[in-house]
Amino acid sequence: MAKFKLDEIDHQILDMLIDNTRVPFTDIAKKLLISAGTVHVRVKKIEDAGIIKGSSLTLDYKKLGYSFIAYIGVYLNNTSQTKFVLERINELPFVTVAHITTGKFNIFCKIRARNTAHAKDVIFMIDDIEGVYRTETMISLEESINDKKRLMHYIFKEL
Amino acid sequence: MAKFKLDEIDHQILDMLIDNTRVPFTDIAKKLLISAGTVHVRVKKIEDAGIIKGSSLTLDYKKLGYSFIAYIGVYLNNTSQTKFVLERINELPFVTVAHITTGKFNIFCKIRARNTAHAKDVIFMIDDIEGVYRTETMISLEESINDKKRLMHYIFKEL
DNA sequence: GGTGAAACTTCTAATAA
DNA sequence: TTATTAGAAGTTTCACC
Repeated sequence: MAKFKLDEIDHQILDMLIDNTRVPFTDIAKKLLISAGTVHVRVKKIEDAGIIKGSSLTLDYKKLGYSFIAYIGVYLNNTSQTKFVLERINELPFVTVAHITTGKFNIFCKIRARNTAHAKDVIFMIDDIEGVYRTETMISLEESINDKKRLMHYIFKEL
Repeated sequence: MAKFKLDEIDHQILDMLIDNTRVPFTDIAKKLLISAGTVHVRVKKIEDAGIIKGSSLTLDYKKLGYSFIAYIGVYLNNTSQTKFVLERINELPFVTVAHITTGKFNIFCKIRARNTAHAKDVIFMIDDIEGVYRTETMISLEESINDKKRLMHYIFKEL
């Protein structure tokens, strides 16, 4: 696949779609003074280039009763087990993302749970994985998210 | 706002929308053997309840040249500065999320950058914030994400 | 590349059950 | 609450720039 270059119009299309994927192409067209057909073709191209991988809902997990977030640093007995343990961790429910990292931890993951009791269950499941030496938990007391729109704004400026 | 309870139909609607927000309501209706009007009414209700906060594109940051991810643990001179420093960190470009945490760090954040040189710039900006004593960087060598669909599956089972 | 219009599909709100 | 319906709106293709 040839390297795909986004132009200013593409940036603006992404900018509109990124915080509302259901915004009509006709609205985008009107705002950017191009035709809806053009919007359609460009979005398709960006999708085909693999830059847009999909779309997803932003849900309020607090309202669903899952307001507990923690990061778990994992120490292993032996670094050679890293890949194996990462896979086991990733199979666990309520683990949202896991990383192999440099630094003090071998593996680092984020969990989302109902409350501390529920999180304890998840953490114990991690502790029980073969090869895990010990874990260290950091509970999030307050989360402050930067929306993708802002990140993309910086990325577009640098591209 | 009264407590909103999602039923099995709602779960399945969310399940379909969560990995493609643009799936036509008519398709959802066909699959669930209900009318498109019903899908429309239910989605609106879930939105009005605040459970669906919005929608967003899933982008391939690697393809955009931003493949570097790191977590930064921040130690402060004084815990009373936590809120202030969190706000400063959150204003920085390429910081995607920041948390106030229990455990060894006072603040913990995630950054996304082009490469190590670029990440260094971001980390130095954090180090320069008034009240930051020192930072500790964990570079992600491999990221393994669990999609929201799977998380929602577990949440629905427990609800 | 882009447009504009036609053909087709989907949305949405009102009404009815 | 859900279904039906019908007009409005959006999408997608294509002949032509």
